[in-house]
Amino acid sequence: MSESLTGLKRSHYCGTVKKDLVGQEVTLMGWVHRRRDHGGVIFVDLRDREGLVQIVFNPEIGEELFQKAEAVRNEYVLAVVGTVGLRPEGTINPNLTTGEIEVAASEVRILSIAKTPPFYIDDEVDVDEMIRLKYRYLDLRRPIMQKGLMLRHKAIKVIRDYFYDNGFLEIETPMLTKSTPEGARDYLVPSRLHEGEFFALPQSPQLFKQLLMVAGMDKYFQLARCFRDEDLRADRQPEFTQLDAEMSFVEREDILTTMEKMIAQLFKKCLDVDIKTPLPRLSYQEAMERFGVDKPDLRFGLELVDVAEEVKDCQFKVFAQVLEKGGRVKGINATGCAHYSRKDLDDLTKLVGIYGAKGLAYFILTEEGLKSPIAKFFTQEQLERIVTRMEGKPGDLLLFVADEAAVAAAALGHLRLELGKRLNLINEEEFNFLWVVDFPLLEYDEEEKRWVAMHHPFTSPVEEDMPFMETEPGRIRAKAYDMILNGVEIGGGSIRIHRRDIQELMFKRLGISLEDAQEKFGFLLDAFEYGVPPHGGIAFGIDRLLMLMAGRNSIRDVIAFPKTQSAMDVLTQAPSSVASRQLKELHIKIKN
RNA sequence: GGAGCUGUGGUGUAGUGGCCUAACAUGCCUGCCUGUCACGCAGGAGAUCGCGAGUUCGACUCUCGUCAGCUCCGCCA
Repeated sequence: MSESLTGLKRSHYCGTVKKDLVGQEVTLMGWVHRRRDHGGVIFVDLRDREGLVQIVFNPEIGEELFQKAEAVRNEYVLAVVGTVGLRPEGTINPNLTTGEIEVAASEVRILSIAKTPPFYIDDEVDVDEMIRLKYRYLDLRRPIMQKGLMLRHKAIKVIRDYFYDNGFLEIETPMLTKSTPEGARDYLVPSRLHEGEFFALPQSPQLFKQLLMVAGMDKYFQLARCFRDEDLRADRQPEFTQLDAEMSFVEREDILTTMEKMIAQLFKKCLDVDIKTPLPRLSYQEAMERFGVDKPDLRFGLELVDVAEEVKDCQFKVFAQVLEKGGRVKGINATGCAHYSRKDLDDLTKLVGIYGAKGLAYFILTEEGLKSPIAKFFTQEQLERIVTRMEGKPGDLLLFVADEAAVAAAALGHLRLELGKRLNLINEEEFNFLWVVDFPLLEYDEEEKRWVAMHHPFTSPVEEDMPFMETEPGRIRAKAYDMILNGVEIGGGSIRIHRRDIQELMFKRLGISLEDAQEKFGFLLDAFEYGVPPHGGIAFGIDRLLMLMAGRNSIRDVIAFPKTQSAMDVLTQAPSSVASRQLKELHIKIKN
């Protein structure tokens, strides 16, 4: 049934056959996108990665060829030889880039027949994602998926070119490496030659790139596959690709400048979008105050407002008690939402509940005045001051959360995002970048009852904050920075500690003894005794960046073969059990 | 570890206790058709309603459990 390719060579991609080829003979290879059989004349849309072109089979071409065209079905793979011709008057298809021409077939070979696909190969089709993943090779035939992977290819090329042009060396680091404490759960690989011992797949090339700086490589970058055995999200896969970079003899601004230029070039060359540099910089503290999150989406307003001053003397116990305990009372003006129903308000209350808020207070502002179940706890003057502070006007809905600072911020921060969506305030075409800087060096882990590094233990503190190391560790700022795009963290990094005394202080503060540090990170500390350049770097999440560039909602749409939310590959059925012989070689026994 | 949403011919959906012998669209098969491009027309095949248990005279429909997918919380230095 299938015919040989022998003697045929593709002359053009289907999608590139244009008017300038009229009169020429072309040889095309591709998949049958659709067949339209008019009895006397048959049209076949032939598809390859560059697009569609219409093939015409006229009866005059001979019985054998015509019968072949009749037998063709969707997704058959064909080789077609034919002559490019202008379409007859009135049959031009403006929806097709190749719509002005068609190819009159003179020879066709059915290179491969195909079963009817489980879903139609088309951008419009909205198919269950598991079916898409099971038949990923069919899903990837859809033009939108092909565009995504082609964009990814181009982006990676532009990134490489940028780093090559700016004196960076591309260096590979090991995939089989040492499990280190702190951070995400490791994927472990058992060692056959060393019974009971394990490699870990890298969570990032962090320590290796610092060693490369000690080695004098000066500037390094790598497109590195990274692995973290944590639960998945729309923007998190257990294996993902980082653009990892590190530079020696630099300060924070050198890195930010180098990286934002790279991003600007990336967007210009891939999307023809101009990104204005330098990007705005926002301190962590200001981001949390104004937006409630450390990765604010600045495409719209609806900023958080602190109303502690206005409510501190009120009779509403919830607010008063929270303030007494050092918590925060903050609000957000849901502009024009005074008409929200009981159900709308319930939904929003449920939303803030996810982030730990115990309730959501509201003031409805109408022409007739202020309506609120808690209005009776405030004097008229207090109410007016709150409304003024919130810039409320008739038609608005004022929403308040009172809680400890972190809860109030998270609840209102996510409420803000929900309102931004509901009120249609987000311009989907916009690419809004910023740097968030001056992250705290440490945060207190309630479970472990100790201070932990917010970024990682090798992040340099801001020198002037060093005196707080013993007294107020939470106040120390780190020389760390994140790049944010449309409310998504696309990259983060820091200036590293390169002084042994500060590194020792850091370990001490984290409750890691020098012996422990030596055992876990000894190779790095040893290296640091042989002359370390001041250095720093950054890593970008390539999948997230591509997701945003392609305008998709999940990184799965820009990864060729992603995992499901339960970290399985439904196409290959991985993970799977292995032969007992394999386990034996690895000295591993399965319980049960 | 937890919460929510979803699961019905190949695909996407409708179906809120008997009207279901399960509907619609599309796809598929057969036939007709010489200018379509989501071609058209006529006919046909195709579903134990995710799985298991329960309630009921009767379950696609209600209850419980379970599995899978998605979204989120925790987690992700």
